[in-house]
Amino acid sequence: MTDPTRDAPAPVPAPTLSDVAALAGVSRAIASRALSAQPRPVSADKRERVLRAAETLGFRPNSLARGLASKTVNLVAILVNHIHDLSDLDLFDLLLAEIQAIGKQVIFIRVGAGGDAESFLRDGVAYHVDAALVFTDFADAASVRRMFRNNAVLMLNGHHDPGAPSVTMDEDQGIREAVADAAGKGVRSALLLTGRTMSLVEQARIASYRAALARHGIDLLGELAGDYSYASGRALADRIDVERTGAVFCTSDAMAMGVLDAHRAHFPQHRPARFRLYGFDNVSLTQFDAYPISSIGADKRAYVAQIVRILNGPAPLAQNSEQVLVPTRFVPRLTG
Amino acid sequence: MTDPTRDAPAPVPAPTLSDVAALAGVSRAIASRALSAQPRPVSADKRERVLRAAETLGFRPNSLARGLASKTVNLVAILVNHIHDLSDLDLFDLLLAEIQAIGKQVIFIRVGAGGDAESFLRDGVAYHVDAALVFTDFADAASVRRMFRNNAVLMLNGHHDPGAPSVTMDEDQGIREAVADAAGKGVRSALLLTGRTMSLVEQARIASYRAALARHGIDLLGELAGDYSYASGRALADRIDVERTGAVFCTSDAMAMGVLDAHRAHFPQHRPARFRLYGFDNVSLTQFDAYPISSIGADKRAYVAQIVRILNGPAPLAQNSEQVLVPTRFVPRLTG
DNA sequence: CTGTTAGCGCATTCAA
DNA sequence: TTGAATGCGCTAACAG
Repeated sequence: MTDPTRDAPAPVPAPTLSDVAALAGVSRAIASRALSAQPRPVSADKRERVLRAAETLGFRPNSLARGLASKTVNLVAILVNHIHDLSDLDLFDLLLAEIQAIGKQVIFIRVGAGGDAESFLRDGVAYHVDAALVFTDFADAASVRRMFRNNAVLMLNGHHDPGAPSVTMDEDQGIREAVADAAGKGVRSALLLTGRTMSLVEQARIASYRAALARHGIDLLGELAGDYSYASGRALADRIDVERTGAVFCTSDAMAMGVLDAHRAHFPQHRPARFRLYGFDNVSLTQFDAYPISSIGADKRAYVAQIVRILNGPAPLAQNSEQVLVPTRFVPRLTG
Repeated sequence: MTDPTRDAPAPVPAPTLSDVAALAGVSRAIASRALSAQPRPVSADKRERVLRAAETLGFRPNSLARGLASKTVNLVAILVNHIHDLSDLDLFDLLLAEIQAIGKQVIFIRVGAGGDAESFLRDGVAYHVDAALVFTDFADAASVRRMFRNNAVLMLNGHHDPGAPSVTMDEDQGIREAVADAAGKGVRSALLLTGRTMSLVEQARIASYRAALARHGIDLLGELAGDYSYASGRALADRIDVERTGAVFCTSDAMAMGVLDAHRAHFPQHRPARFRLYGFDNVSLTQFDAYPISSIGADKRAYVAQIVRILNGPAPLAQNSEQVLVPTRFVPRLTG
């Protein structure tokens, strides 16, 4: 009746390092060293006792306390604009799995377009992460570095900053292959559907397309600005002059899907009747029968492997500044 | 030349609460209270001085230290099996945005099928989160509670545990509507394509379909077990007896897309020629022209709003045990 | 309302 | 190698 613990399920305090040390009959310092990941001077005898004590007590180090003392928390931040593009599904699940596989946990930060991201970020645990993976392009490297305690930033948004390492998809390569494919099939004129043209990555893509088209003597009829979405592709498709256009290149698969649907309506086929169509990103949805869109993309596993390698490397991320390029390639399907 | 700081960019230590207190001419306790989110007794005068001092120093509280002392870190964990279903895109972007909007950061945990999740979890910062949102069904409520320091678990995986609050989609409602729709259109026989049948949620769905079909006198020709994926729907579609089957109900939109593609091949239309087709989840992709699949789903905003309301509520999650039901409804499109 | 004191749990000096 | 002592930065309890 007057049981002070009421019906609460026995809030037994978790064992701390002191408990382990006491049970093992050593000082806390010894216990700390014995349980450290790095090699620390401890006699084999005592190390053994400590480990056994920790085991029997079910001891778990408090990662907050460890972080406070050692400035490392086995935590990684992933900064994104948002996660609602089709290509995100293919990437983040894999990335998450691989990062966890090296023993780190992931804190996801959605920067969004508006964003007083910096203030939000610095007030939270995310400020103390061991590394930040930057996919968003809403901030330059310098300000991103400012958002984290230790400058350990990995740029994955296409920005090459001398102060930070990066892994970038070599999109130019895939674009050249795709345009060469079109040229080989007799295409003489083309239209380009783009995404957010303020993005540096997008600007680089556009430049690659222009150069490749020019090289093959393909006439660039125009550039229409969309926003990567299916809806924008669907809408812009009205402005395609099917009489004159040999190929439509889109900087996202979703836009290409919109274009396909707009022009398939008149011809019940799985590709546009009058022009060739190329997407971008090689999302897994292009494996669905209804959208057999020729695309451009990198091997996601290779891309993620590079990221994890750098994360897990011996060199502190903050001192590292290697610029890795992952190749992309053209992936032919029915529409190309 | 012998500058001890070398060329390092001036590693000025971040100002701490002590610095702020000193500059403001008050004790650290006062500074702490003045900067606290909760109302704490401080004279207006000193509060003002503290805030000004913090401002001029550019002070940011160290969330690790705060967490260590106060046992609360403004951090939420999201536990998922994985994030590669189409329906995930619609949900997690919104959820992430809304959780950040209430000032909390999100740590994503991918449990996966294998999973010594518990050990991984407890060794990281995630163990100390204020709340865990559980989407995975690879663990029951009791063991999930054990995975977090404070028992603050919100079940979102369809499991109703008396010890934890939950937000669940009332799938039965939408299923009844969908089946009624079919019955109204003269359907007399149906086939059910299911996902992972070990899942409790899936079992409940199947039961709902059986009951609804029986109620309308629709003959259930069989149940085929898939895995929610497009590929499984595509494969199982071969086993549909188009002569006898009035409708095919799938427990995911992706499977329905596979079925549609398998049977559209023979009839160049945007729906199967011989039977009606119903999906599940109402993913945004069903708004693409090629997959106008009638579906069942909840209002994502309402669903997320309930989650955030509970997270942000005054009642400690660990003491809360409300069971919220969010309605689903039938969403008619071309195939239904 | 205020300041002092004592932790939170761990890692790391330093002297032995 | 060891252990005592100190500090990471902050919040909470206490006495005033």
